[in-house]
Amino acid sequence: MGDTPDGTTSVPEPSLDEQIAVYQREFQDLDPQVEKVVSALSRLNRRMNVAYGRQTAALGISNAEWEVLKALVISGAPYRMGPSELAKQLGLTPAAMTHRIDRMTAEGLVTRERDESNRVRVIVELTDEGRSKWLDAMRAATIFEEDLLQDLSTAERGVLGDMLTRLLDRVEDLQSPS
Amino acid sequence: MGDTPDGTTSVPEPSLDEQIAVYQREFQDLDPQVEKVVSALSRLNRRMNVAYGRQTAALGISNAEWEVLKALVISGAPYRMGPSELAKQLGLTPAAMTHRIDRMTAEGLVTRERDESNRVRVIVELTDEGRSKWLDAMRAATIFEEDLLQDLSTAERGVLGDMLTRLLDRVEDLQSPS
DNA sequence: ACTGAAGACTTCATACCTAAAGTTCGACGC
DNA sequence: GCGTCGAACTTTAGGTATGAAGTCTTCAGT
Repeated sequence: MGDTPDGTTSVPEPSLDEQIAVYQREFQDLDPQVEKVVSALSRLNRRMNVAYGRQTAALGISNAEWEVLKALVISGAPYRMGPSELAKQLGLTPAAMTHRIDRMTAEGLVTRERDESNRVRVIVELTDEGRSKWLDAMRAATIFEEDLLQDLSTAERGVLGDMLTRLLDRVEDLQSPS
Repeated sequence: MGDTPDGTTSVPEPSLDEQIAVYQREFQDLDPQVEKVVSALSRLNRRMNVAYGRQTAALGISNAEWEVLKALVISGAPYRMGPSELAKQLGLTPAAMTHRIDRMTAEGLVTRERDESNRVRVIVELTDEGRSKWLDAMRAATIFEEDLLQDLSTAERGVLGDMLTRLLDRVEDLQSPS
């Protein structure tokens, strides 16, 4: 029907609703309402990560490095954490954390030193430059985020935040059924 | 104060609200409502990917392979696509797509052949085994997804889907300002 | 037809992640 | 005190991604 002359069909990318319609044909038991929520979540996150990646690249750091800066700032002054603590929060293996800290130390974003009171431990600390990069990235991010939510009223933002928080609580229950 | 005896402080992971409270101290211009939405989105997606990863691993495929199967099924019968088309939808480089198709071909999930009508093109086609794996993964995924949304009423699910779709439209506008 | 430009995929070099083994230090029992 | 266990981090090996260069096919101009 609406195909292009050659075989490519040019597929710019199927819209969410088109995608769900096909899924329903292929898989009868599908709840389209549920599928819409999870597919939108997944797509949205991919796009947002692309956007963040562009912003951090413009500042000369990677998205991965920004995650580390964020975790350190969130820990509060004096902005110090151990590698394994960082790894846990970022969902990385300790090995990956070691390498990432290597790179960030070389770039002057953090320092690494042994804890003198317990020499098994290592302390990663944010440098002034690291804090400054975090601030720059944060400024860019908040502009983007405000722009992203522009079409939602204050009330809607509140409702959305609540619902997402509830989903988050739920998924944490499912994963650690204490 | 509330610290554990040793130095670890055990940081199970800061709650969303704790995290935002620190952010506000460190960065005055932050809108906590906006931050709550984007942080919840990000965390939620990470958890969901972990859950999907467990399920697909149990079926003997990776999350990455499942993404390819999904794209092929969504394209509709006869479940054929070109590598670059797939790469675009999955957000990969063509090179990564080549390797992924290599692996999946070796595992019997898809076949790869040259398009005889245009010998520059390659056609990736879902095998019966690939379709069967997709179905298995889909069954597991829908159970998880239904479980995840369990606490939301039908009306809430609809509202959530609408809001996420609007955000998705917005982010697509921001990225391709046609 | 022949040549050059553009497109589709692959290959190569490099980067970063995971899993598992290795190293070093601190804690506990004898 | 001394030896063993366990914890925290690092190192190594292997897999999968990216970016750039290479190969092959098609299309358009002459």
